[in-house]
Amino acid sequence: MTRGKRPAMSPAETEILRLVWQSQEATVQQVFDAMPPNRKVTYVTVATLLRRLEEKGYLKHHVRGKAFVYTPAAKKEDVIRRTIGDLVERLFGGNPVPLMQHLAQHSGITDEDIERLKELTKKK
Amino acid sequence: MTRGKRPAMSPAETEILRLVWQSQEATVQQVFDAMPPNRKVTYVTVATLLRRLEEKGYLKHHVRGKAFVYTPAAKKEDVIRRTIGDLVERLFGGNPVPLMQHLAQHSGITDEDIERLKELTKKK
DNA sequence: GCTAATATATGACATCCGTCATAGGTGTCA
DNA sequence: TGACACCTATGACGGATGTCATATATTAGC
Repeated sequence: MTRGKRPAMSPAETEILRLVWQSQEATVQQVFDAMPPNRKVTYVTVATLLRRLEEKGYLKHHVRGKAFVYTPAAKKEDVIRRTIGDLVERLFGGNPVPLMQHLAQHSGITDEDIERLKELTKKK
Repeated sequence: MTRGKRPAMSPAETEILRLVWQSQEATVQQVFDAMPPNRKVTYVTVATLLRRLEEKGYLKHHVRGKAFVYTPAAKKEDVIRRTIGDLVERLFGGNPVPLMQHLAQHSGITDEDIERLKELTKKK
């Protein structure tokens, strides 16, 4: 299942895909409405991005009423793993530790967050 | 100093920039030699990427002998922050915690790594 | 059945990306 | 000083990206 070789998604596409994930499913209109207000794109642009995401295998759609309803066609987990893996590869040569360090220092990550993280690695 | 508005770097450029960072400074030849063996690009392609990185403000160069020596023109720290910030924005809507979780579960992050991370946030 | 409203499809366009062949400059050394 | 080896510059090319105007289809009421 869930294809192994999907063309990489572009930054703009990534943003759109996230919004679909967020709602489990969404029409063009819903994604358009969910866009951050500072992000100025037209309805048509959103529709194009959704269509391209479907062409690339990240989404599928069915028709409801007169609208397309888009739903994920790939495991979110897999897509995220690939995306982050690519970044770590290019930016840190494959070593994830510097990324962790960066997050620990520059993001609003709290001590409790990290404590919880420790649980996660334990479970693994 | 260190410009605030640099055009985003592409994936291929990111990879090259990392190699320059790694050596503090590097000629085209050195970067070319440092490329992973599985990555098949020509010397000329590497040169083009370095030139574009300079045009975008990430690198500068001076001449030594008959070769260009490229050095960073922007703070690595800033570039990394921006790159990761962009990714977190697009993929997680700005919340870094899911990224941490992902790393904790799917990368070779060890318990000790996380312990060390805790020190870091403390220091902060 | 028409029409207004609402959707998607088409396709266009300027840029950017990844990649390289080839032209042109320059230092080296016999 | 001339030929060679080694560099960078130029520019080209197909394909991806971001963005949208406009054309076309469908639906819901009147």
